[in-house]
Amino acid sequence: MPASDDAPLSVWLRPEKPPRDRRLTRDRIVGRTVEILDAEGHRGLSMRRVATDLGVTAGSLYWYVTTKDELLELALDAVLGEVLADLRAAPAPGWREGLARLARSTRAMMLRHPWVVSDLTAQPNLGPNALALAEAGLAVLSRAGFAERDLDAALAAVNDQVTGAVAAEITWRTVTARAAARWPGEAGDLLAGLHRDHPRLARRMAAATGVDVDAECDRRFTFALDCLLDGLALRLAGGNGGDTTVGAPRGT
Amino acid sequence: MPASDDAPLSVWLRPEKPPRDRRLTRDRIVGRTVEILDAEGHRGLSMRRVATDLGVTAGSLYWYVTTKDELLELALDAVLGEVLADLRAAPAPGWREGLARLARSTRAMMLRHPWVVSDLTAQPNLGPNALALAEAGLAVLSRAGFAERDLDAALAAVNDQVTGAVAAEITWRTVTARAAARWPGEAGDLLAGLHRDHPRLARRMAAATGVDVDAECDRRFTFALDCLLDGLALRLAGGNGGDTTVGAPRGT
DNA sequence: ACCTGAACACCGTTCAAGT
DNA sequence: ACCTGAACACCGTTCAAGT
Repeated sequence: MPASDDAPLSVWLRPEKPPRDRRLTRDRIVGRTVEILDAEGHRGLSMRRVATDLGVTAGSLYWYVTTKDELLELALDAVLGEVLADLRAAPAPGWREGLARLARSTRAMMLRHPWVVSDLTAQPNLGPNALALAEAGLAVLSRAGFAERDLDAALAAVNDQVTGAVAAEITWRTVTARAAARWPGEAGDLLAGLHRDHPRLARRMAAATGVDVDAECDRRFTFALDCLLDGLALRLAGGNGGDTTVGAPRGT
Repeated sequence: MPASDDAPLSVWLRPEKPPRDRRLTRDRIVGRTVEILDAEGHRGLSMRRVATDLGVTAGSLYWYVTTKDELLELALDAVLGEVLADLRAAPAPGWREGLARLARSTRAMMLRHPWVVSDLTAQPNLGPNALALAEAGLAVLSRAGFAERDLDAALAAVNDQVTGAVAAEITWRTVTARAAARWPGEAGDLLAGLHRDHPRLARRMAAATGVDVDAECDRRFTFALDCLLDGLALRLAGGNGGDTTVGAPRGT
């Protein structure tokens, strides 16, 4: 007969103490955060969600992180590490190809983690990987012989072009994907008015809908990148730092 | 003596029926939304806040708008109208100056309404002002003689450069503003490690902290824009659409 | 040191019911 | 047609209390 009503019936009915390896870590929290963001975007991410995924209460996350924004900062720097790894895996033959690889690698990372775009435009971005990435970019430009005062402006130009382009690419991709699912009812009126009021835009949109989305995105991305790199090449060859007039180019 | 206990005591104690002009409109809702976003950012915006500001319940907004995202779409297009007004106020003398004005006007608008950056990277952006703006940009490039298939890519390049640059500018401005308030404790360690691990980045950051923030932001913005426009000029003059090699420039 | 459980002050959205 | 009031299912964050 039982000793008392609330004495334990058996060890097996009483859950084992949580083992050491089930404990939390910043890495484990950030890792799970990235996975949730990849799978469900910012809408799917909540402190409670991360916590329950890790078998823990929401409040316990605040032992490792003081705010949700901090968690996003950590997640951002984590995926920037992927770009850094790409860069270190392949040595850059010249400044132009070096910047192009940085741009392409960043774009690929952003398409793998579409949520970083909104993070990049709202976070301080001072993590170790972000700093290392900036240093690597500056090194490429510095070795190429760019003027000291143009180093950061040139790197920023490339980075800003990439983030802006990929941001537009992502929204374009999601819009076309959703529009294709429930065509043509909702967008029909818009297209009709478009031909009447904005003929050039209508023509361009018609030309873009037929072709392969991936190919079109690639084309626009490399077009903008090439334009920008050409402009930077002019500044390197002419040596007219700060002047807006175009000097004589000397190739790459 | 009173007729009954729940009969009205006096007209003056009974609130007048709400007048017609206190009723809601999409314009009034969007207008108040923009004001709140300007003053307090995305964090300060909630359906309840907009509603109470307009003297109304939160639920009533859903008669005019089916979701909060829709409200943000409307707010985005509203401020894009400011750029359109700028463009129409001053005629563009040439394609290069036309694009430059578009870029500068867009940047000024974004600095007035910093919240649009996160909107632009997360919203479909198919409003009437957005469409009119795109058509105007395409018209400028088309008249300049750009190849038909390059029209949208070239316009997108400029727009993406602007949004990327202003996004970086805004976060840079807010970080430096907050950092200056509680200097040097928190950022001291970061700067110390910076000199050791990332010398070039440390040198560039040191060069940027002394100078006027506005002037530095202007410099970087025009640097990137000039580079991009130079690259576009090459494509216009050489007629080598799609080729990445640099042709001979012929000025603006 | 690390985590729980419960609470606080919010959210967006829905929907019967009123006028 | 337009708005209220109340509810539903969530949020981020805090903090005593446990171990």
